[in-house]
Amino acid sequence: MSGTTPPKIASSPDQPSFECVHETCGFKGEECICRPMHLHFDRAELRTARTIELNEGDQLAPEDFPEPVVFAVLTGVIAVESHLSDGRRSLLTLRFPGEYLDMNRADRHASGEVVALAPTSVKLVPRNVFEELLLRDGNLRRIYWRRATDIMHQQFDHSSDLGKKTPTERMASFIFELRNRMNIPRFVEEFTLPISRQSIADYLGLRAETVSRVLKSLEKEGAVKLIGKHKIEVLDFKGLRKIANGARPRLSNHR
Amino acid sequence: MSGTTPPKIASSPDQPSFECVHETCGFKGEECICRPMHLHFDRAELRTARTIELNEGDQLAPEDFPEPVVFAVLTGVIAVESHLSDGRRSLLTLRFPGEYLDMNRADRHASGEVVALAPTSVKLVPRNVFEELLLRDGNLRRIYWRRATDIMHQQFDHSSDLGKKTPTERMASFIFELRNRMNIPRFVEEFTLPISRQSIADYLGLRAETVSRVLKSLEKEGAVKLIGKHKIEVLDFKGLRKIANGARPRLSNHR
DNA sequence: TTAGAATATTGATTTATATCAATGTCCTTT
DNA sequence: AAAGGACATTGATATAAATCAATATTCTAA
Repeated sequence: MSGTTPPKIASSPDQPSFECVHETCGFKGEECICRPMHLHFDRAELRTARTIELNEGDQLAPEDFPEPVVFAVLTGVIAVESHLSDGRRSLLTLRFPGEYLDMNRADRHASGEVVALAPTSVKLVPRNVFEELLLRDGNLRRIYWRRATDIMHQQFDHSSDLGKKTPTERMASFIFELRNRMNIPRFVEEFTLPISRQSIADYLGLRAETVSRVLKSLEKEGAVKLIGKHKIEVLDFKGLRKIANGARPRLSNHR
Repeated sequence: MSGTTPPKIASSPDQPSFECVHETCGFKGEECICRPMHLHFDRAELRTARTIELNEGDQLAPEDFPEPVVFAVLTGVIAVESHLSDGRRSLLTLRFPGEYLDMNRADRHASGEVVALAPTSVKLVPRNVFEELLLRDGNLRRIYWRRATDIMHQQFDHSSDLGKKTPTERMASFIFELRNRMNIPRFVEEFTLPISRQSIADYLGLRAETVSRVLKSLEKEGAVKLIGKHKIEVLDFKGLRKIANGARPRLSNHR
């Protein structure tokens, strides 16, 4: 009882604190589909898991995954980035905390590099170790398979954004995508834009200038409010949703 | 020995004829990663599999998959199609013979409808039945998991096409994508464009007119030769590859 | 074989966004 | 607190692809 540092009461390692923000999941704790993937990595069978810290802009070194791996993002943001021969950059997919990413070995069959878009820590497990575990753990298997198809559908949605949506519609979609994937509860209007304008542009197939203009135009029509450069507040959910689903407002040059 | 109908010598049902066109797979027959997925469906455990025939333009009825399913494409072409509120159409992903598609139940979480872009037959298995089988068959599991990550990488590549490539570059990429996925051997220059200009456009995020013009421009520079409307021959693989990887030839209005 | 419809091509014009350029704001570091 | 650099915004202009419109080709069915 003496001394200045109180004893740290670690939450039970087998049951790290996690509360799902949804009401429709139907499962709790370890069985919830929403449980951050890295918590599933905290178990004896995966003791070989490595944690890697990255600064903004760092790319994961090929020697970090000479074999296929599964990443879990603990904090920050991860992207798969590709460059065309003349330097054009695309962000092919994003991963936020609690999400995972399957990657083949860095030197083969890879469509891009894994980079951090913010200070980030990831936990990394060889795929064959993870697959072994999946075979033995039916709960984890159910979660992983369900999330795998969800991710694919997410990718489909993103293709729809890129293929046929106007810049404004893409931005509106992206705001909802961010809120969903970062688990912002519906009643919380304000949240953080976790990546730069340039990265948003490279993810949405636009130029940074266009992202600026589109955000401003959404603000003008009262759909959102920009707070500094990294915070945004959704003022009109319904309106923004309509735009995201294709209410075709294009940018206009005259006034 | 009498009678007019000779006994049919069915090829062994466990070992339907299939020869991989690649030389680097390292596995043969049932173990080859390239083995058409529907052949894996021909086994006792999957006797509940349904085969469905679709005409061009048909969409798979929701009652065909009230529960999550895995499709295998036998012949034809399948797409996941989405429409924005004002009618803009996107083809989010394509599936060719031998490929499979995971879909959640038609009425939930789905980003689009499953439609046939040509006369098509698919074989369909409930996901839980398929997953059961995966648990028991290590070979199929290896193949399925590997193909799942390949498909994801394919989706990534497609995002790169849509996000940052010019129409000409997209078309060049698409030609290679087609050839790979339809298993056209490298020494075969001519092959069939299995879907309409409009569908190509909706897959590549372009207009049908643009697809026409881009094809013509590729023909002019000698990269390909169009034979009728549904055949195309690749004359300059290296040049076309360079374009696909970002050698930025844009369409030009003058001349 | 021809008629008609569907699909594809070609042409003219418009326009949304890229591009180029300058300015402004924020954030870090000293 | 000020300086410097990175990031973001704003403005002016050019242009590639969309759009609109017409024609041509291919396919289907009578």
